[in-house]
Amino acid sequence: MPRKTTTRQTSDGRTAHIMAAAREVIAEKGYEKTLIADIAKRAGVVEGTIYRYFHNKRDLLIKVAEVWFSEQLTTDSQLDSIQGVQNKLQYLAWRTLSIIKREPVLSRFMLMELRPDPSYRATPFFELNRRFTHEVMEVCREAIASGEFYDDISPTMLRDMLHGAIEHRTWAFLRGEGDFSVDDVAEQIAKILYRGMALRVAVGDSEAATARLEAAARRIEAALQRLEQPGRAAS
Amino acid sequence: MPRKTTTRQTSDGRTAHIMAAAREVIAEKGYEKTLIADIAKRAGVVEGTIYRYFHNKRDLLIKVAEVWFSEQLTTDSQLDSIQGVQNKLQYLAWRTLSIIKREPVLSRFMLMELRPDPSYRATPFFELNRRFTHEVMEVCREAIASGEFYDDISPTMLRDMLHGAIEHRTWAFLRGEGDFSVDDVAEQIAKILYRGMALRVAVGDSEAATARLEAAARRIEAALQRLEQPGRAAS
DNA sequence: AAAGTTAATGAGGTCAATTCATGAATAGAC
DNA sequence: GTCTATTCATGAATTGACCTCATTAACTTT
Repeated sequence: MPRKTTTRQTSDGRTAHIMAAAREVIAEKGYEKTLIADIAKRAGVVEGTIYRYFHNKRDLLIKVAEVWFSEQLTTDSQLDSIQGVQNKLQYLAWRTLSIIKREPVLSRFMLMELRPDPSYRATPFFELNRRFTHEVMEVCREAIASGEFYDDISPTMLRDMLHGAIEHRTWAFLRGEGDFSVDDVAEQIAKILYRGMALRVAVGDSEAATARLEAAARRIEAALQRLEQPGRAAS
Repeated sequence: MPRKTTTRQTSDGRTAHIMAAAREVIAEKGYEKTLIADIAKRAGVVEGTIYRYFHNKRDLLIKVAEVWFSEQLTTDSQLDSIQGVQNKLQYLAWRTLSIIKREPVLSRFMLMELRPDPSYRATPFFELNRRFTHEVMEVCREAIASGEFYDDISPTMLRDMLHGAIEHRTWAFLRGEGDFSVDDVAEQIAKILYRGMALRVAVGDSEAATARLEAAARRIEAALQRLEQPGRAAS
């Protein structure tokens, strides 16, 4: 029974080769439906070969996702160049939302397979994610220290609100049902968190208040005009 | 080869019997590690019997979880008896947190197995959950209509923030790692959401007048919006 | 070129879900 | 009471996926 002849490769080369094949299959079928048999076929090797390089299926998937995920983090954080606490929060929300929008398959695996796992803290994702969520906490911590924020809510809670809101908001999208606007969601989350945490600007605010009143007046007048002239378009 | 003799049961009786056994096994081992073989042994039937009453393993687990989950919702909502928007939000957060605390195994299955599934919307959970999340939205919608809340954030977003924050906050607990205080988390979430949405009540003399004007403008705009969109029920 | 080393194979093992032909218990008709 | 039809329950067999391992083939070293 003749054996199929193959060219032998170095350990690193074969590893990368298999991971590339795995990534293609995952991107096509999603994590749940990815089979070792499919990956082996795509890589042009036999199933057993994969187990020379990866401890088990889960190990392979995690390693693939790790590379994939860290690619998303290559862009250096522009956080320092952004002025204002609300803008910083908005940027951080925007960045996470962008990744979810760009890589739904990966995000889904991350959120539903990796994070619930009891050994999550041992995966590289825990650390990668920690870097992300820590930035939110840092921004909040500084705002509290400077007196811009109340000090009765912990930065941990604020981190959970920001990222929790993002996840809850994007579940339908990750199931392949709906869509969402990265910009709008980021703006709304940052706005509500900021307003909820910022000490009221007590004095010297009358100019801003006047501006808000004038804007409100224009909106009211516009609305009244629409009411008086039927055949309206929804605003 | 003599067959084991068994007493035959009615369809409903056997169904309930198997589900009770399944629930016991699940409670002991968690969803991931629950085997059909274990359930069959516990129920005193053979594996094949289970497939007479349930289409497949997933179907059985879902049906068990459905009963389990709806038991959590039997207590009538005390929402109407609670005064104040912030207190209402706090109560709704508290109620969800209580369920997670009381039923971590169930919650985990719900959050990590059911919800990510593409067919989630077809499960009874979607509807059950909808009832829950709708209450948050209703509270917010009323607060916006009455002028107590800003109208620049959608009730949908507020719902996502409240429930998203809860989930993010309780992941570690669901993994069996940490713990959390139902009361504290509920209080903090409600506080930040309320402060983030409530129109400011200024304190100074001339500023008090401005604040009242602004609040009045908001109420007018909200009223106009209701006039323009007669589809919504005004309450 | 012989011996040693390690990559790759592919046939099988395992484990859990699922199916199905067969047998047994009950209900209804006479 | 017996006979027959129907439905319930069985457990052996199948499937499908992950994973193991003895064997073979390709390189490397001496």
